[in-house]
Amino acid sequence: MKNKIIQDSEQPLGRMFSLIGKTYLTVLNSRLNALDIERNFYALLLIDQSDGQITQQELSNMLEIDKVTMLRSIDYLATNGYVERQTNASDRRKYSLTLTNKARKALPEIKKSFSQINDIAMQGLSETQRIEFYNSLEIIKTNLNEYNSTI
Amino acid sequence: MKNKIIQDSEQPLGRMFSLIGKTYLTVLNSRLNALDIERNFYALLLIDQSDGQITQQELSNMLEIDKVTMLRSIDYLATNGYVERQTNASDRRKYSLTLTNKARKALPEIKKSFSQINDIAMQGLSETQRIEFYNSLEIIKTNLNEYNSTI
DNA sequence: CTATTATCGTTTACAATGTAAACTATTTGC
DNA sequence: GCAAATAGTTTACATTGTAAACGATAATAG
Repeated sequence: MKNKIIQDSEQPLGRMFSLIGKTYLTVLNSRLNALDIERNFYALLLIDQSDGQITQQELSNMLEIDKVTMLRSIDYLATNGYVERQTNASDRRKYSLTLTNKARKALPEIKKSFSQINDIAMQGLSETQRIEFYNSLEIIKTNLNEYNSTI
Repeated sequence: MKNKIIQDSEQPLGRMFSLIGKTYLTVLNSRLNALDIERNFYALLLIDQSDGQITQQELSNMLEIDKVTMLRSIDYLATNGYVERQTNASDRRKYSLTLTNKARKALPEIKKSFSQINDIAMQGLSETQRIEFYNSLEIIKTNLNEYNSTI
């Protein structure tokens, strides 16, 4: 049904990447629709993996999103009871972000979903092909970021 | 400077794809900043490659975007003098989209930019690796689309 | 120690994009 | 001829990105 225009290697990669990313997030959200949040799942994982002292600024660096968007994400997660802002005693400009019990209970399912969707996406690719793909993707990301920082 | 978190294959692909897609479009736009438009370049190519009878609906199918967004894109291109809507004699609900001379003059540079940015992105990958990457990307896209249509 | 500068988080404002619903004008199918 | 479908439009609302400015606090220079 969908027109298969984007097969020639001269077609824009940018559109391809954006479309796949969007579909991935749609699938993830529907896979996790038992939860009462529908985005910012990965931020929860990063907060969990942190030492319990992670700040909004650090998180936005890791996720490569700006601090206003990060603020809105944390607001969203806090409003829905997944994250709490703890004032940082040593630097009162910062918050330390921590997960609530509700979030910790949801984590295993979130991790499983990431893993499963990665698996679904990679169906039909051998282990070697998957590794090659990740490597190439990383190279492409670095190439574009480097070129972008020169202009 | 940027934290390199997304290297483990269990990290979400979705975020990776979206970020790369965004950077690609930023680079493309800055590469083409001599033009007085800053988006919808690929739509121009598709209109050019069409038989001169392509409609907004067909274009939105090809680009996999909804018709409201397509409408806004064509408005943008028309306002800036790149595209004209010709009423279709055989079906007066439709428009046939055609390029203006201004757009035709800009096309070579646009095509060259796509090609060059693809090349920049793929730097360091062999021809075989590039082909493999495109193949894998196509498979991943299909996998996610198929799974998405079942849910 | 004090004055300047930088940082964290916030607010406000604006633009681009996605989605949904309803609408007009047509065309198609029965 | 009439009901249903289609192309394009309008309106409305939510998300996301960006930029600028601000308050509170911390770091640095002198």
